[in-house]
Amino acid sequence: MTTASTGLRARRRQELLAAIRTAALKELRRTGAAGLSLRAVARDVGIAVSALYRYFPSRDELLTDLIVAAFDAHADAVEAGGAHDDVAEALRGLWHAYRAWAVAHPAEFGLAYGTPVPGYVAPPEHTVRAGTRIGQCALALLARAYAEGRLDPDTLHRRATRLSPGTAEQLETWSDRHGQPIPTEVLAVWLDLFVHLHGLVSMEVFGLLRPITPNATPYAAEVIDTELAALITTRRS
Amino acid sequence: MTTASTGLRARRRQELLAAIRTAALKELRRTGAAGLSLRAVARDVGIAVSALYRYFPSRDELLTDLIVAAFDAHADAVEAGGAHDDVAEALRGLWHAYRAWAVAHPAEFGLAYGTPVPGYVAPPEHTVRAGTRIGQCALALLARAYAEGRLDPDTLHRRATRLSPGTAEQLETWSDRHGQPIPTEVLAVWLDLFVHLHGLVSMEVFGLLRPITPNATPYAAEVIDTELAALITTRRS
DNA sequence: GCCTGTCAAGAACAGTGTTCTCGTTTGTGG
DNA sequence: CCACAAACGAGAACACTGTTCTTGACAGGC
Repeated sequence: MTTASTGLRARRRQELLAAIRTAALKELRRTGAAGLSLRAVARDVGIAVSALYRYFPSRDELLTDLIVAAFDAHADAVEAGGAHDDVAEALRGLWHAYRAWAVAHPAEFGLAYGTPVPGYVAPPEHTVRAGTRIGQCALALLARAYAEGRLDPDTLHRRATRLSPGTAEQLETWSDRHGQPIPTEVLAVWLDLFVHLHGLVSMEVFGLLRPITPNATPYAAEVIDTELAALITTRRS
Repeated sequence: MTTASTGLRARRRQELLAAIRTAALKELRRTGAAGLSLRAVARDVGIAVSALYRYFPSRDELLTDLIVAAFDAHADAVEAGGAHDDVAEALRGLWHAYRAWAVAHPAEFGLAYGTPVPGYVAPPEHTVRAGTRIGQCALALLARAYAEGRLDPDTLHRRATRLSPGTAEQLETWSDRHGQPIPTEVLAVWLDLFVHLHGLVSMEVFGLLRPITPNATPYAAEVIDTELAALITTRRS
């Protein structure tokens, strides 16, 4: 027998699956998640609607597939942007890549990070793995910066002062499950940074900044750099 | 003649319009914006689908109406929360009210601030007016705090240092159109605060914090208070 | 070689937004 | 007071959607 992965049947299947995914992505960009039509996807691929059901059991599963792909593409871009020897530069690159990918792929970003659908929560098997990649990458860099003694002690101390026991406990249980042991105030600072910068990016991509800042590029760059400059000493003493 | 606003016809119209709005809101909470069905709304109200079109020219216009209502309800709650003699307390109340309303009305919050629909942008006539109410309210409080000399000078100075000309220009044109004249660094600090806290709230409501912080309440309160404490002196000298 | 399981296509069903037409009801001017 | 006109709600119809079922055709293992 020809192996299952190289048989004529298997190859055609892979090709069609890829064609469906790209067509679905094109439709997503055009009409948004709510307007994504299986029939339009089938038309674009050149097959019947019912044939789609040999590849995805339902429209929701197709959307889940697109969500996972979006998370992974975003994480790939962010990890690539965070590849730098100097920790400060790595964090700068990471967050600029975070924003750049979101601005370049607004539909995918909105699908992954936007308004949740009441009835449907994407099954966590793949989504949380892909969704936490970015957080873990950023946390690893912050841990490295801490190990190198480059996190501003004042900021850490101020944050530790304001840390509530409820938050500390939840941060630690998450850290125990996903990462190396780190002082809780570093975790808190990490989450603060994440929330601020994700808020920045999502407001820009969702158009909430447009009435105030029609061109948000300089403001976004400024916020990222300011936030990191306040947290990390730019060169080691 | 009976006046147009008190006639039997006009009164019935107002009643039915209100019934439609509440039914649409109920449906929105149940199925989300994407799944909002005119037929379900009509069934709930007890009229035929086609009768809906005497009140809203299309489904999109109904959604726009809900968006405007959401913005206004949110702004009402926020303004009520920001009513306090002491500026620091007023800002605390404002932002806690901002979050509390969002957590209590996730569907409306998601509709107003969530993923935009590619094809459709809500017509700005009513939406921007309602959407900017909160920003103006927060800015007015910050201006008052500045006038009372209660904004931390170090924070302002640090922010002024990092202010890019592009951002400064856009902030000033917005300020010229919508508010009283204010130093640009105060505007920048205002926007920073807005972005950070809106990011916090939207991440919580959209479930993005759930993997890290299953119960985000203590963290959210902590971030709001920390952010404000760093910006405003708690009691006048 | 046949036989089984995989595959694509088409028809069909229930649901959707939207439009049109039809009597009925309400308000108003003569 | 009565007639005319506008507003109104109901129902049928159209094009579209996701999903399921049935019908043939074709690749792959014995």
